[in-house]
Amino acid sequence: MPELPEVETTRRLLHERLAGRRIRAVVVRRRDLRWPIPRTIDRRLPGTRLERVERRAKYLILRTPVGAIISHLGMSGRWSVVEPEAPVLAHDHVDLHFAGGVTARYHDPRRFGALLWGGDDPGEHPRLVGIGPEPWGGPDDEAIARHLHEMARGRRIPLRDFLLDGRVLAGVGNIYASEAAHRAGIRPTIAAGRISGPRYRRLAAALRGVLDESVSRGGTTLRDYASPDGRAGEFGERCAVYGRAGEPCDRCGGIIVRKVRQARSLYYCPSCQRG
DNA sequence: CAACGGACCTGCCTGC
DNA sequence: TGCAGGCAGGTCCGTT
Repeated sequence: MPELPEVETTRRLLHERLAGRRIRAVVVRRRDLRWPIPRTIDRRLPGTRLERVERRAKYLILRTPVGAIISHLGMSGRWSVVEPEAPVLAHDHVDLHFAGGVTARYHDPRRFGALLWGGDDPGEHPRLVGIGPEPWGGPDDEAIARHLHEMARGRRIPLRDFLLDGRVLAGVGNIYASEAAHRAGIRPTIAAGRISGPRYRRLAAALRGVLDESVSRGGTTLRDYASPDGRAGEFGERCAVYGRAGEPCDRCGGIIVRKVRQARSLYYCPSCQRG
């Protein structure tokens, strides 16, 4: 469900609404997410203050003076800002109640998401160590392109799968891997190691471009994404290939195809994405 | 080391 | 209406 733009949209909203507020209480209704929610979170946070909300890849980092929460949304996770008395629905697993009558609520039907304890140096948490550079809001296109070209040397992994590898790039998901490959005119099934430097340059610009447009619109909606203020994202209407199998390509009129690799759909236009 | 398949879990949509 | 099957935006882990 959430890709980098959705996580970034969530980060902004949580930061704007909650940074600087004191945490009154932490309520954990269900602890068994992807990993159990550590009790350190409910033990140590009450009484402290949320300083700021940051993002690394698709992880949200909620910093406080006593340590950070690291949160991942998995496939179906969502943070929303609600009134403390808002009725608790199924899958509302965690509430962070803040002074001033606002509550951050974590909801996650599939429970692939996570709340982890990041301590004083969340960047050193095992889940964050080794993540690649940020394709949006990080190094410039040229540096990303060189990095990709370098990492791809000798590798036969299909481009789509290469882009999804978090050690290669931070936070690129299935939608944007397909979208960026289309924008760059590269077939997502070809071996990463066979793509030239100039084409990686185009790909880096394409990635930044699609992510940038999506972030500026508040994220993608395919089915159920909602940002913390309850608005749906708007990028879904603008996907060029993702979810559009059988439809004509806007750029060349070719018919978009869907393939399945690693049990995950991949979309491209066979006529304008060659090689 | 690289590549791949399976695992985690629930909900929603389609077709019979 | 009910039910089975396929599908979903993400990662991690074990096996070849």
